[in-house]
Amino acid sequence: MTIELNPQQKHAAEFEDRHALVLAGAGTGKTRTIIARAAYLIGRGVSTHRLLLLTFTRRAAKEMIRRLTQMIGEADSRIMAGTFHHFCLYTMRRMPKYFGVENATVIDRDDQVQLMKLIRGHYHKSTQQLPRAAELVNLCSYARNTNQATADYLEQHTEYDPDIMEVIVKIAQDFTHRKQLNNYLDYDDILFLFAKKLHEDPVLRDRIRGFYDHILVDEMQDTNPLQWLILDGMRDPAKLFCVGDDAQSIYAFRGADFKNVHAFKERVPDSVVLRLEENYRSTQGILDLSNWLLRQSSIPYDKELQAHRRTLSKPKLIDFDNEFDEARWIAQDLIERHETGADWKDHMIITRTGWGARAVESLMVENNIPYRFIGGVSLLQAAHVKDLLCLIRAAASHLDELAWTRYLTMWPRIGDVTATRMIEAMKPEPSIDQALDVLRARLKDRTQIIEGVKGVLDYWKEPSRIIQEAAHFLKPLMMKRYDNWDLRRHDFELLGRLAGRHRSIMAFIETYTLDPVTATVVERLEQDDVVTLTTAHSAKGTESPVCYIIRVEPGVYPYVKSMGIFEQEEEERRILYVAMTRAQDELIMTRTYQRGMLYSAAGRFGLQENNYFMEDLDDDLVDIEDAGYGPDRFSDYDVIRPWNRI
DNA sequence: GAAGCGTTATACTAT
DNA sequence: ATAACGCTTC
Repeated sequence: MTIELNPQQKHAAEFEDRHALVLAGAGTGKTRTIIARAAYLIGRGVSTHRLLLLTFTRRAAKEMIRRLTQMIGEADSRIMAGTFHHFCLYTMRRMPKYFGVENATVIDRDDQVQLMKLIRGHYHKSTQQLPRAAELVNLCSYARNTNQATADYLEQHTEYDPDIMEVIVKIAQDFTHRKQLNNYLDYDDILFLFAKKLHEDPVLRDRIRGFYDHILVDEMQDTNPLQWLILDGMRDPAKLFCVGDDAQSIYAFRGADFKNVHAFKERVPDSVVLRLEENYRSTQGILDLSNWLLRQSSIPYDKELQAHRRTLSKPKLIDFDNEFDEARWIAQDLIERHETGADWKDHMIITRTGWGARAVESLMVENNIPYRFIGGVSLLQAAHVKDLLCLIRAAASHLDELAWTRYLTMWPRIGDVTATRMIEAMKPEPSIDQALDVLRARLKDRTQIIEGVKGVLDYWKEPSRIIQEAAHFLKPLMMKRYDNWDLRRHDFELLGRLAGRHRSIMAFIETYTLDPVTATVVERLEQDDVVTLTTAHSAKGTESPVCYIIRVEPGVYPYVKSMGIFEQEEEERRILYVAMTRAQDELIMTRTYQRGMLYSAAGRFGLQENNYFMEDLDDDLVDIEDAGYGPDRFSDYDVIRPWNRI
């Protein structure tokens, strides 16, 4: 089976002998071209294990591999495809002599924040007005990903008092140190460590450069300086084939730098820039509006998407009195479409923030519309799942202080202080067994606490059994802790099934730490025909025949917090652009004019800027409807909030 | 001194 | 839902 390509796509897919940057606008067949290139190279005799495919999410990697398999058969299973984080960790694990990270535990954002809290508490006594732990993690993470010293970053890009800056720098050092002591790797460490060794050790660099002939990179505009260092260190003789679109860059907040796109030609000698310009996804009406949005920017994107399709289908913008009317209308519209033969799965609802969709979610539940939420709280972040995983992690290593703190403090009469003391006492011990002996001496008659850990270790080789055992063991504690235990316990069945697919329990935990699965009630039932509810960020790279963008209103586009900061406001514009360009046949935007919390938040920030993106709309571009539904009925609905989604 | 309880405030995007 | 905080109990 071959793939049909237009001349530009074909030229890109079959490009030879040089590095290439492919500038591909939304819907121009970016994924198709990458797959076609992989197939072309394989057809030309390049061995599958000499190809490296770097994507933005694992979901995207899986999708590409699936489509490639359709084309060329099973041979592709040996292609290394995944995120930068995945690839780096995989490679480091396979080269223990150079990296020494075999026993490291990968920690997620929650764990980072948890650890940061411990450190912050230490400084908080003497210094007032320190940023909160989550913000401190953001600062450290951003500096790392942009490869700057924390002090430089703070001075150039923030406005903290000099004495606060000094403390933050110290905290950042402590944070790094504390991670090393615990043998933790966070997302940033994975990239940093790999990039560092790659550039420091010429022998290692030569070995890694010898691994691949072609490196294909998706979503180049969202790569950060650290990721650039990795690509730069791995090229030659390997050829880079990077695909991206500066108009879709929406991850500057975590260090993405579109210099990686703009400066490609200067940075990579003997490279060419190719373009894909014809849009196959959307109707011209949808593209006219998207083009208009970009033209309002003072940044020259130099981009006018042209539809290959003939139909116009003008986008709609519908006004409501409040978010419940908005949600009720969407639910009703979905039901009508479904009744007249449309599939649920052909509908996507795009939200700027996870909790901006709360009313929509309530109405979906109320109307029994099957849906899945992408981009929210993941299964592994739910409190009860964390409890269980921490018991398992505690059994895996007596040095994992976050896991031990959580496990120990679940028990009555053990709080932070007691737990910390016990953990300190275990630290010098060489093995988990000896550490447990130390613990036993301190716990005296409360041997149950140790039995739990032993119980897990007894079944160490059977991932799904461990989950069962741990869940059974923790049941009495959790029943006391959570009043909705009956709802929560079902997650452990799912968890057990997922774990059963992995070689080892720790491999399972690691996989889902790097690639969080969001699971809503429906997804757990593993249905296929469901409406997708997603954040604009998670929608990148996907498409849907019918797209609803909700809360397209002042304070959301641009988001209040970005107001007054040029680069951030422009990123917000691109977020809306990404959302609009997901639509294939119909684009329906909705907004509410209640002076909701977000809008009034703008006032609280003291910002009165008139910078709403959908102001001054041309009648030719959008049909605006007023669907005022009368008095609000807020109290009629149970509001689903982001945190009780699970 | 530490644990535990009730009260209050809280909010973006994510590998 | 959960963190932070102050207050009471062990």
